[in-house]
Amino acid sequence: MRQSQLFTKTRKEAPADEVSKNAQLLIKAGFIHKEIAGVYSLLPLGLRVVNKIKKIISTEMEALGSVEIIMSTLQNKEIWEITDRWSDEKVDVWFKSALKNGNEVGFGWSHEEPITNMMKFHTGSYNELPRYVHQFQNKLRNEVRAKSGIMRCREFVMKDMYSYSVDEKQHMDFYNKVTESYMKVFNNIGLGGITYITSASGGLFTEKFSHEFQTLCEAGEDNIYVHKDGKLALNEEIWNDETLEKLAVKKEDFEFKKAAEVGNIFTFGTGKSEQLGLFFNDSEGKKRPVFLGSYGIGVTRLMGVIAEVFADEKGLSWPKEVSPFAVHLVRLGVSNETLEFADNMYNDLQKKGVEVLYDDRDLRPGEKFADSDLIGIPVRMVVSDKTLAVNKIEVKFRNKAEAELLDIEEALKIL
RNA sequence: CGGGGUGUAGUGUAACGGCUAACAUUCCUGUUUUGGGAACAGGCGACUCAGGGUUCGAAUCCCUGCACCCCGACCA
Repeated sequence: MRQSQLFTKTRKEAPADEVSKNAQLLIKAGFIHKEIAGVYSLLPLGLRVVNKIKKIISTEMEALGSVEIIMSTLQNKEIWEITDRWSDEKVDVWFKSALKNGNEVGFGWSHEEPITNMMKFHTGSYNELPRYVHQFQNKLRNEVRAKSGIMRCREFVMKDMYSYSVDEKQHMDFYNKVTESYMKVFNNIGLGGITYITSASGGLFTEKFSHEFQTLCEAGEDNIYVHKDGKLALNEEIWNDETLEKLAVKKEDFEFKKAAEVGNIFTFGTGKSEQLGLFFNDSEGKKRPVFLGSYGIGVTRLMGVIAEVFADEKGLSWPKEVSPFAVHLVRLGVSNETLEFADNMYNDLQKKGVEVLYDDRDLRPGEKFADSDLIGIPVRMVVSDKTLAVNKIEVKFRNKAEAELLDIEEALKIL
């Protein structure tokens, strides 16, 4: 993409009404636009990051045998009444509205009920199980207080997957596989090493237990205790002697950390199936309830966490896996030769399928460098009268201080 | 939902109850510039969140509402 076509503008100053680092930077760099408190639009750069994250997640979900769908945002009240989760006393994040005829509808804050209800029409036999489905959806939650920029929003993108198994054993096999897949996802997203699988208490309606995936992050809302072996972490909410005893671990081997919950997985059991009537016939023709699991990843929250974790005083710094572009091609100087060279390079890169943001704007170098640092694409390549004179390209990595002059061939090899 | 704070050009800030609401930046014009947010000159852009009140006079004081931020509670 030519930067001259990018309608978003970078700002020198952070908006006064944002305190969180992630929102300040993402707004300054033109990745998101705030609509109302806790509601942000995704601008071209932000959308590209979100799409990168989605792609990485999709790949792993598909490897698990899950298929993608999109459930509706407007939801049927009756389904939620069956499981007693329609009332505002039971679920306090509902956005609700009404049809012209007066019938109430809900805006999806979760899709557990509708998707499980939908599965009734497609599941009848043990031969048809297990089934795994996932979606990327805008979830709407009427949070009493949105906070921390895009970390705690009223509207946000979430990947949610649901598993439908014949029994607990089949479920647990999958649950464990998801755990591995999730770790792979966070590794592939660039958050490996600082993301822990964390034991936490089940939610109000879970029969069994849950695991959270927590990324160390000062802006996070969760407090966790990380074991020194790095493999075990406990959420503060279950941090007590009983838990430690059960796990046979010592208190002093843990370290307290602030973290952001980027994913969670739940074992639901058969309760919801029984309520909603999701049954199957087993090999003996007996009717049995389907065993459920639910698996979420906060997609837009991940963007916020990544922004927070890797940013420096100059701006954002994306891991290459989720960067909006692979390379930022910056043209300096005004000579026709340089212009032609940069244009050609841009076209070549595009032809090769390299995702390139081409700063073809006629601005002074300082401004271009500042923008480049702020946007945070991991590789910057500068083409100027100076580099052209020695037939080289200047390459600078966003997370390194020094730039280097490389032959054109060498530079292209990096990509 | 309890508590606190803030609302002034697109953005960031200023202005004692008193002149045409100022400065910087963005944006537009021109000239000169071109390796770390350039210089000069000129210009556009604000009924000071909304409504009411006090006052000779309100961005400024008071009331109500709304919006936004923060702390707490909540958080599948």
